[in-house]
Amino acid sequence: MKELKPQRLKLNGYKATPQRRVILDAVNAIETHFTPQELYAKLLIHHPAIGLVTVYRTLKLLSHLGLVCEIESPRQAHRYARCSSEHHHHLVCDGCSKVVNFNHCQLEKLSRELACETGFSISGHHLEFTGLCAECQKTMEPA
Amino acid sequence: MKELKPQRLKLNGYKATPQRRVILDAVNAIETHFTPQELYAKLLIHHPAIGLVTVYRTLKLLSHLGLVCEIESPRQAHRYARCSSEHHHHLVCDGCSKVVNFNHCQLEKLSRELACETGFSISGHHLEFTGLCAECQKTMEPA
DNA sequence: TTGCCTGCAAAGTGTTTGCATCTAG
DNA sequence: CTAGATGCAAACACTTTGCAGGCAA
Repeated sequence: MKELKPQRLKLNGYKATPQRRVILDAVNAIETHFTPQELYAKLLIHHPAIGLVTVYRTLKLLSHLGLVCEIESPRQAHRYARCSSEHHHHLVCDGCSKVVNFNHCQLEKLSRELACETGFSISGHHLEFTGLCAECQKTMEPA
Repeated sequence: MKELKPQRLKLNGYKATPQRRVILDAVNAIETHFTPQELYAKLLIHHPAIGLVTVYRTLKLLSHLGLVCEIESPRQAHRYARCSSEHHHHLVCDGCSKVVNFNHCQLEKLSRELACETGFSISGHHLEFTGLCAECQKTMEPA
């Protein structure tokens, strides 16, 4: 997956502060999705001076720049992940919160039909499947 | 849309208290979707003694009984609505928060494909379109 | 009578904001 | 230098929980 570099910040007129570099590095090192709090916990190990607020603010900034994407889960903390840049959706495990991406969503047609029927001008959609991943299914099996 | 009656509570072993009756009546009277807080505000007008906590608890109960459905919106208060009982999804206006239902979602095929590819046992999905409703589009037009 | 229900207050969770200080450019 | 960034504490929005008293069945 592509690396996020501090230059991307400068290009957009934002300062490349040490905190932001640290956060970018950490995001690059994480292969999975994570919550702001989880990322903060990891950062604390080597950078005890960093603030949770800065993590929130930086993730929001990166999300705004399109460098990370936000996975909005109702009832839970939002999760972030490096952006695969292409349009995609998520499959979330109810057991371990593992997230799998998929990108063949065929909603354009449905979107057009709905716009036509309802008069809405549709700008986006949110699709998420939930269930149990293969490992969690095993765990659930009778012992 | 179908009416919710207090008997449904008794049938399920729950007490039909005055508060629950009041909440059922209010839910019956609302045609749209609402947040717990909005419902609470309406109730206060004629039933100043009712507690917000009871509204939360009762909505959760009704949702558990399948009498109302919960519309989970990330970043906002969850909304509730009388259940149309059939599987459906929502179209939410970014301008006025109006919610429109639609029920022809063709995700079963996609769901099966994903289960096959990923090993997940898929139990549910959440689909929501966002955009601007016809009225809000007018409002946005240059004056 | 009794176990479920209520309402208050308080706690909890996740996130944002005000503000004084600091620092990248 | 100076606008923007940081970190703390406090505020915030929404929801849940502990508990003493209350009421439907």
